Amino acid sequence: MSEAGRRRHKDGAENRRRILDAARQIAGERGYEGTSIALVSERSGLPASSIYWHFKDKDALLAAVIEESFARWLEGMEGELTLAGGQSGQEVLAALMRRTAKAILDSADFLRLGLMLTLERRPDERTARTLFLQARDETHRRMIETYRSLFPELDAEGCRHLATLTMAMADGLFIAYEASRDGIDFLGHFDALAAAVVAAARHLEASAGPHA
Amino acid sequence: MSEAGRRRHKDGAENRRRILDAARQIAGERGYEGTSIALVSERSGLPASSIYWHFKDKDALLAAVIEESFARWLEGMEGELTLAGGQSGQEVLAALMRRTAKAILDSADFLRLGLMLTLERRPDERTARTLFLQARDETHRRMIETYRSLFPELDAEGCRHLATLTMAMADGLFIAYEASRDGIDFLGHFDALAAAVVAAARHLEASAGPHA
Amino acid sequence: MSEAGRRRHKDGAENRRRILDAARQIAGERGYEGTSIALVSERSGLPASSIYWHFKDKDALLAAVIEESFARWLEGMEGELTLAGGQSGQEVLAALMRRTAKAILDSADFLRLGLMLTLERRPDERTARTLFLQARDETHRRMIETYRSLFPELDAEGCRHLATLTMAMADGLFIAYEASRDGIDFLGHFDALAAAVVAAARHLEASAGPHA
Amino acid sequence: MSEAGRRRHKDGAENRRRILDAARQIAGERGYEGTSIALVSERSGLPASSIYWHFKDKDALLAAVIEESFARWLEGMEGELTLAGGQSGQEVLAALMRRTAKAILDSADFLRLGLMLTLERRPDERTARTLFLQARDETHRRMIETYRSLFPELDAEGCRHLATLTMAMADGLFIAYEASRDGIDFLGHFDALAAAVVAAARHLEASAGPHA
DNA sequence: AATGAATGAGGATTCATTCAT
DNA sequence: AATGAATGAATCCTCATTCAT
Repeated sequence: MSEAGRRRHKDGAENRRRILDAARQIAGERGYEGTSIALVSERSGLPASSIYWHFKDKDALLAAVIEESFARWLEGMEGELTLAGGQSGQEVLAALMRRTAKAILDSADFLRLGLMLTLERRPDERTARTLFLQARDETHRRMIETYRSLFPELDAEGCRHLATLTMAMADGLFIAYEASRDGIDFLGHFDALAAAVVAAARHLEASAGPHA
Repeated sequence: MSEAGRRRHKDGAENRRRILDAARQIAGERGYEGTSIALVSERSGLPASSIYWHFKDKDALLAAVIEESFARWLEGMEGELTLAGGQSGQEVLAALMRRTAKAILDSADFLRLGLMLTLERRPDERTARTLFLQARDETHRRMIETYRSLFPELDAEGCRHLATLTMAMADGLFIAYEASRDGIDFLGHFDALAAAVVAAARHLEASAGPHA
Repeated sequence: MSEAGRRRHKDGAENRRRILDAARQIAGERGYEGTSIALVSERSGLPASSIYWHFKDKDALLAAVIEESFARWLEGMEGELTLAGGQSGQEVLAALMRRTAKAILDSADFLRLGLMLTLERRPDERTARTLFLQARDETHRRMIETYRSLFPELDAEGCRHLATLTMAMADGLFIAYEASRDGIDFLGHFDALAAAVVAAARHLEASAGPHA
Repeated sequence: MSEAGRRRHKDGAENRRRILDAARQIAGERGYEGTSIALVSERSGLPASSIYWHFKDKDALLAAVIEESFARWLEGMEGELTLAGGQSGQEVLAALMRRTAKAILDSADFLRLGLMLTLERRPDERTARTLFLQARDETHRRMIETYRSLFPELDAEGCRHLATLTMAMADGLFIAYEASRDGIDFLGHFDALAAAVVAAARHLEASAGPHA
């Protein structure tokens, strides 16, 4: 491959990156409809027609944003479990929550866009929304697994329940954080969240115990 | 005076209503940007130019939607306290949560729009967003008051904390509900929320106790 | 006539005045097209529909503005001749020019609108334009008369010529004044104009003399 | 490569031209506000959205019209001085005036638009107006230079004065011409203008002489 | 691998005007 | 003598997308 060839090739990937980055930022600020191709073009420094060379259409661009952001999210979360090995369940959970909070702040654009999409209810569903909900499901599933190993006394239904509550709480705290822009102690609230999860887990154990 | 004649003139308020209703529905489905005046015109049965007789511009229209929806929300919530008199704190809370859950489902359009707006981060903030955040604050304040009378042992800070967590949980569960469209037992989860709040309150009391 | 009746009647005329004043100002600032009924409504403090009670349509409103403004202009000019009696021709002319300059500044809105209309070339001529051109013609005719009595040696053609040049110069100086907003000594230039007219008159006399 | 194919792509500049030409004509007939994008689109044969590819907005379009027209005007005027070499001052001036008159008639659209803009007084000044006034200033400056070499006895102030009067007269005669559409001998009046300038110059010399 | 130019559809908003009261 | 409400047509401009190069 010639020097020029490699260059050109590299540019291809790099330009794709620039477009994705711009699109993620903008979509995280203004939602799907608010993300105009013209704005992405401006922010990425590439002409609008170049965006269409890399992505079929706006729908595909934003789907790619979700996919790519979710991959990053997973990377950010994967390290957690390894990092958290060899401690008491409660300690592990606390560490997990702390790192989750950080991952959320790192992926704030992604989450904002995803939640905006989640809240939409249009007849013609967007690919990006579908993908975000799948990503959400995947996260939910993983969280259930984690809880299963963390709270061996809990049954599958209990763990699912706990995971749902955890995600709800995380989403809700994120929204509170966005509502009061820096007026809230996001990380602190996540510590409380960890405590609440442990309490809820015990509650579930206790209530489930007799039935088992 | 002909029937049609009387219509023509007196309908100022009624047409305003129609426009607001259409706008609320649409905005609750598609967000601020997705709410085109043409769509509102179509759904309300009035020409676009008539919308501009009643509202200065799109911003004012959606601000009015938020204001009006919040007034309805408050109406729906006001009955609660009266209804809940003369029971144990836990019972009162459970009743409150159940009715809150119902109020949320009744105001789903409002909440969806409001949360979408909350998640936006555009330089030129929308009036509707500002109003929703104010409404949110007002609700938060009222919730703190309720908690103060419900958990007399808790201090102001604790109540504020509890209120924040409650709102976060409610928002989070609403999102989970929207994500899994009917795949979730929304009301059931709110029962769990009541229990969690009581548990958290006890936890706060316990941890705060020694300091007092 | 009842008190209320008189009041109402007076209001009628007064409101008409307000509308005309607002329209004259706005049209003098923004031209015919730039004068929207909504703006006139706002500036006059009366609803748009009231404007249509007093004037058939926009065309009639602006025609009325021209008519009314020209009447004022004539009033402002009429005094001049009287005032200027019993002096040498040159002195009379100088006085005339000075007062004309003042009249122009007093009717600046009128002149600006009129000249903008004069410069338009649209297929569907505006009534206001026609009226302004008539007013212009009338002024031209009067100026010729004045010159006939001021320069008895000049023939009709010469006076017409002189009047045309005078008007051109006045218009041109007005434009120069508008172009350099207060950066020009409008009144001073009119003194020069008077001198130029006298010079031109002598020139015409001299060149016409032999032929007569 | 098909004929149509080549057209499609290479026509950037040509289409820009068509748009500018259409805009100049229309704006010269109806002024800034009267120049609707739809009209320009129709007259240029290009869709409205294409106009926005070539020009940021209406303001930029009309600014470009002024810029471009002024460039043409300068071209038309540049030849004059060369052409007029080697004659008496009076002859040079007469030739200059005659050619100026022709240039004015050639740039009538430009002048009409420019003068209409000059007469406007809106809070949000149009770019086109600013540019026209700059062009006017530039012309004024050049005229002063010409007069300095033509009337060496006159001082700077006198030349400036003379240039101001000349421009005023030219503008005024143009307006008279527009007012009486072909009812006036425009070129003939410019001969008179030349004579008047010479007379005024002599007058200035004479009055300035004693002071020197 | 990219892009300048173009374009139809639709965006929000303002327009002059009407009409029932 | 006036006006609140309404409205169809037009306003400027942005949209996502295409296509020839």
